[in-house]
Amino acid sequence: MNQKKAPEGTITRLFIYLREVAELARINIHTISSSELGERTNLSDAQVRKDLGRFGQFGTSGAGYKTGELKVVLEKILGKDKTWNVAVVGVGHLGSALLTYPGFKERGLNIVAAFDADARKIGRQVKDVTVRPPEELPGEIKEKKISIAIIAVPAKDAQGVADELVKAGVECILNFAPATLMVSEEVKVKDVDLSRELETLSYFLANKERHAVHFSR
Amino acid sequence: MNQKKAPEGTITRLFIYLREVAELARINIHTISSSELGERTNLSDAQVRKDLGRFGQFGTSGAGYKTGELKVVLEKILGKDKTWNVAVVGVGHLGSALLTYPGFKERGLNIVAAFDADARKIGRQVKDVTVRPPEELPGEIKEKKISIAIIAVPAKDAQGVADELVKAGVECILNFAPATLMVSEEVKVKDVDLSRELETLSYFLANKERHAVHFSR
DNA sequence: TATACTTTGTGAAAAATAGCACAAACTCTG
DNA sequence: CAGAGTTTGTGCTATTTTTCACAAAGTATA
Repeated sequence: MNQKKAPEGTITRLFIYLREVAELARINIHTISSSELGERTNLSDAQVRKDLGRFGQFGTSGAGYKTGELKVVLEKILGKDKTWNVAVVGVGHLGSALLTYPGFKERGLNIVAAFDADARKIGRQVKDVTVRPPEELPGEIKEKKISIAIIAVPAKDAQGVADELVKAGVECILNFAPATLMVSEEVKVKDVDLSRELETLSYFLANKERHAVHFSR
Repeated sequence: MNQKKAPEGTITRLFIYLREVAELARINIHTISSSELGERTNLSDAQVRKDLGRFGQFGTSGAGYKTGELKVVLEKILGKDKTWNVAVVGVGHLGSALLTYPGFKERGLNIVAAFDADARKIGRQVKDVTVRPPEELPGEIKEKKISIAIIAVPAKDAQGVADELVKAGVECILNFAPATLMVSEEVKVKDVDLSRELETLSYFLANKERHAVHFSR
């Protein structure tokens, strides 16, 4: 499974291909061409082949890819044989939703701890984790070997939480707080700003004419 | 405010700059240089200047940008003077979290309708909207002039919901379902797959050695 | 007001990403 | 099993995005 630093875009698309071939395999479609896979994922056939080509040769000329095989290969490439322990910090509406999100566990992502500073929430049971106070964060992270954390606290608290998490040994952070986190280089941060996603759409709306009338200066 | 089709990356970063200068203005820091702004947002100074330069000349050589001014300019560029009506389809844990998300309203995004197919949820009041059955979707979309919809239903139902939404006149969709939506070209779809975000991080973890030892083969 | 320093705005270079296009490999049909 | 038709894998080209780097424009100080 050799490769050298695939771009993040490729990785994202591999997950999309995997989703698709898994479904195809499930409904007993045994083979698919790059162009069909591209159609189903709104990507070009060349893109599909380039992305896959980066990791090896999995297809058959004149026939395409075997869905079952490709599924296995993609799972291997994407490290889906492994599982990871995840912590959620901040058990508000969003944090709770994440704790109960069904998609995680079935993909090898086990949420095994939850923290909140609000005394009223501590001790509360959500799914199969108990909400714990911030003081217990370092211990829990180490003890439960948690390498990924989700930050779902207000923006003003996000940097402090991030510092705590990094100090405790977390290696990746999925950050839902609308704030830029400053962390050491080795720690990978991924931002998801729900407001911004919507705002970007609203920008598109506000400028729709411009796109349509494409001679606007 | 002239421009020609700014790349989505630029728009995303403009929102980040706006967040930062708004905060700076609030705490009475009146001026900031591109390099400082870059540091605070983990971007390069050149990037900051290029992004802004696309829309005009807002800075002063030797001094930088006035936070107050830049805030106003960015708000104008990003269309934050306008407001939009939004619908949420699917009132599960995630949908509920979105309905109660505080960030939207203050950014001109008003959630004015919610739909769910589950009879037990219909009529339920969340924040200031009432959950309605799917049959009422087309009417509500038109009546309330809803141009943005959020899909937060299971993957298998997403395409059907998208079809309904588009037929009813929605122009943008924020899709939380792990499915590729096929919609007409004029409709803008943005995907947010929470599992995939986490999975991407897990990929990074699984391949960390490779990154570190950067002569892998 | 002159001099030393900063910082912008932007062409031009570099890097990253995507798309083209076609030989080679394989399938399928009669 | 030959010939027609598909589809892959990939070098090459095009495009997009980022970074460099520097003249021009401003600030600050004495």
